[in-house]
Amino acid sequence: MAKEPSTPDKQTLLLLDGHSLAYRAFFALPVENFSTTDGQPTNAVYGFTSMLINVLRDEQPSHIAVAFDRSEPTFRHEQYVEYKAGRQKTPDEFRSQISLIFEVLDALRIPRLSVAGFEADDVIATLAVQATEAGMKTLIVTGDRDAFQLVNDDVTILYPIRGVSELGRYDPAAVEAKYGVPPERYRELAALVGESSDNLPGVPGVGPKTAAKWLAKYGGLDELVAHVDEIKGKAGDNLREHLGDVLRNQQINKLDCEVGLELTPPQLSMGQWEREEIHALFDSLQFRVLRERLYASLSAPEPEADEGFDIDLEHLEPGGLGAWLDQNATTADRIGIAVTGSWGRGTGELTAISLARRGTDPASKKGPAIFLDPAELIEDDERALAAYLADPSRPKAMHEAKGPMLALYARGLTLEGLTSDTALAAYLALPGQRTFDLADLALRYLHRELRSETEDSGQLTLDGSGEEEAANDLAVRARAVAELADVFDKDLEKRGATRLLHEVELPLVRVLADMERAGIAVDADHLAGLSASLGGQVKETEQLAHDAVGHEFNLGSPKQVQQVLFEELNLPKTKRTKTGYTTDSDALTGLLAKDGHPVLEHILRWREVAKLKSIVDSLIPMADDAGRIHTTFNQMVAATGRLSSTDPNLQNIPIRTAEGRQIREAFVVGADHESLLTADYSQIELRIMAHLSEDQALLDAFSSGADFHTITASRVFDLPADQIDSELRARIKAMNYGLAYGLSAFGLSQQLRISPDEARGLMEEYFQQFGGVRDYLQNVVAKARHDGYTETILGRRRYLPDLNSDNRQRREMAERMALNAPIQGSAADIIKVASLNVDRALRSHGLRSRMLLQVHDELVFEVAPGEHDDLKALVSEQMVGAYELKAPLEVSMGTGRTWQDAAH
DNA sequence: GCGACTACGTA
DNA sequence: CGTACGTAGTCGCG
Repeated sequence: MAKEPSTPDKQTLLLLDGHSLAYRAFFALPVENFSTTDGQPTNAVYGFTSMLINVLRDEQPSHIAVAFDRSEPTFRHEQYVEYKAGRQKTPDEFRSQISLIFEVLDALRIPRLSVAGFEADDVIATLAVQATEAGMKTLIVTGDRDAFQLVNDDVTILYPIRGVSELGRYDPAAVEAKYGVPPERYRELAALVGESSDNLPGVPGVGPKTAAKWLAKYGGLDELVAHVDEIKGKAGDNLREHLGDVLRNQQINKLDCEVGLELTPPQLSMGQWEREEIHALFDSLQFRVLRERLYASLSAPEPEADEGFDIDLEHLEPGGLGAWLDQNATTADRIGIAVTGSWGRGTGELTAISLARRGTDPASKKGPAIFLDPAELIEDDERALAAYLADPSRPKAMHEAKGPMLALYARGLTLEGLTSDTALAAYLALPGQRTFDLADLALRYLHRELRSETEDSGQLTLDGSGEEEAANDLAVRARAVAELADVFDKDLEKRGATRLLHEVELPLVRVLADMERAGIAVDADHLAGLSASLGGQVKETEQLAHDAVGHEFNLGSPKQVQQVLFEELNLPKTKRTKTGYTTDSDALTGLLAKDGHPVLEHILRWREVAKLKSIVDSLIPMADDAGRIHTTFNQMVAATGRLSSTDPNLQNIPIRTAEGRQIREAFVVGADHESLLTADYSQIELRIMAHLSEDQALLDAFSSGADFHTITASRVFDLPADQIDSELRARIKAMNYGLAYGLSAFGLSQQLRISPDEARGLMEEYFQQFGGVRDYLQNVVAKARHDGYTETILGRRRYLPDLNSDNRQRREMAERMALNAPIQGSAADIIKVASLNVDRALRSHGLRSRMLLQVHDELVFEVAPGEHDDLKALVSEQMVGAYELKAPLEVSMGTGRTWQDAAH
């Protein structure tokens, strides 16, 4: 049993559960995107192969096997006839792919195993035990949680977290962290909780939390059973009642480690595969990207040695920070800063900070770096750090700086001199992406892994504490940020986005942080009152709806509503959705006009009050001790350049209905201030459309000063303005706005409930008057198709490759995005500039009023005592002057105690 | 516990 | 078959 002397590391056996992984892949990947041209579905085989390639690349196993279930009944069925009963038959599209997976494995010379009467899990369990005995490490990749019972110091599970790309690593500590029990007790926990997919019911109402609590308290299932009479409450009753099920589950979910196998772990070595064979197979499966990945990961397995970051992580003596900063963080050297900690809701906490940069010696890639624990700084160092961070003349780069900025504020530190935020830079380069992971960007733009060069050179880092490693990791991130910032400076220069980054997005970070930090005050009593009254109405309306149909049903379930309306009451069918017929308010309102069944009114009413109540109830626990709610503004999610607001979203607080506006009354002026002030742009998007299209008639309509929609309507209908009734005005208003969204005649007809022909006529009339608009809209799409992107007034791009798609639906979608992006995006540019200018003016005038919210075309302020008139003038001036449009910007403002009172 | 789906709030 | 978001609830999941 001697180990190979030449390999210091233990050999690793990789075991995969073929069926469970293939099944995962089958449901994770849409089959319509993964089929060969002759109709053979390949989503399962693709996903499985993709996972296999990834894990081969990442784990470099010495031995490997894939286990499969068999169709014959297993010993578990003998113990429990209902085992896995009630399962849906596996879809044909899935079964046809299993043999393809066999082909892939055979071509890769990977052994596959299955044994009649046993599940893949049992085969894996047996091999894992044998591998341990043979002195090997085992890695199990499976989507079946039963395998967690096998985890120990030598056996690790890789469990798909989501989709087919991410695997979670479960060693004993990870299992315990996730489930609250050590792996050897996992079976007991699973027995209590049950497994519905195996038709093994557990104790009703008992989830992993409760089960783990019990097991911890009594030390195991046997002891729990012995003390079963002591468990109180409903859960205890349920446990006693279902004890039999639990004990049966525990029997069934035990994996058999003594399955008779023809091969032993040492015989499962990886064979040499033939390129030609793989080519032929992948040709037939029509895999392209996967083939490249396979060759990339398996032909050149070891990453090149110079692919990390070469950092010189200096250990500073107390009091040494000032000197290090003077030497390394000069006005000429941009430093990358990375921090750890937590942040959100307008505040945060800092646990570590690292500074790093490139070295000055051009011959060496090594660069200086330091790691600081802010809690352990002596006063001198703290002062040196504060002075450095607050110094605008010493350039800095961070990745997603806003959160850390809040955490720094919380320690009394201010951050100035940020000349790059690499996440923001990436957002401007790739605005369609939703996340900007530093490791991904390092790989993509620097072609390097987020790790240090020196890390694996010695045993130094393996001292167990992990501190050294954490310091190193953070320093690597800081260094990567510094280098990425340089790369993005050049990249954005090429894209014409340099000024957008440096003059808009970057300075906006601090402004947003200040708004988040300030928060907005709410009237808790008012919210509580609303919740109560809405709650009463929800109940009443629910009762009315139930009475109207003669039985109870869940109004919150579209499925049950469909059942009631279309099957029981036989109301006319509405527009189809993926899963049935829509019950949205448009459709129900239409039905109400046709049929008038009373339940329709109750459903609509219930939806309305239930929605409002859920908004109110979500706000109540958001208030901090000072009674203020702090949202988080996201600067990098909206593809058009808008901000978004989360946790809570304060950009979608109701306003349309009177009841909705009551919620706005809950947002109030806070202590030490005299009122709220709101300022919003009038028709900013239409003004931008007029500006960009240079349509003289549209520009004239704005400069006339009269009501814009009435004026345009009077032109379209060739009537004097005083003969434009609300109906005509509404039609043109819908058109005015719809155009900026890529509205079609059909869509317009739907919205106005007129015939498509009428709608087409209306559009014709409109373009007769405003031909410049049509020319502009056509031109925007044509240019975007040619360039590959659209652009806003400040040069913010949106890339739209689908404009050249063969798929009509995708192409037309991209066309509408192309129409809208310059308009919505330019409006976003303008209010960002306005926010910055207002902020700057507030500071330079020494006002204590502050900006609290941005809602796309509106800014909300809290007015400090005595500053109302000054503030109003200042805000108006800065907002109107933010950008010079050919249809000049107009702003309307209002003041009041509440957000609602400040409406105008 | 999580993702898909539906519905709905805002600009 | 009108853009951009975020949230909440239900349902089904091997």
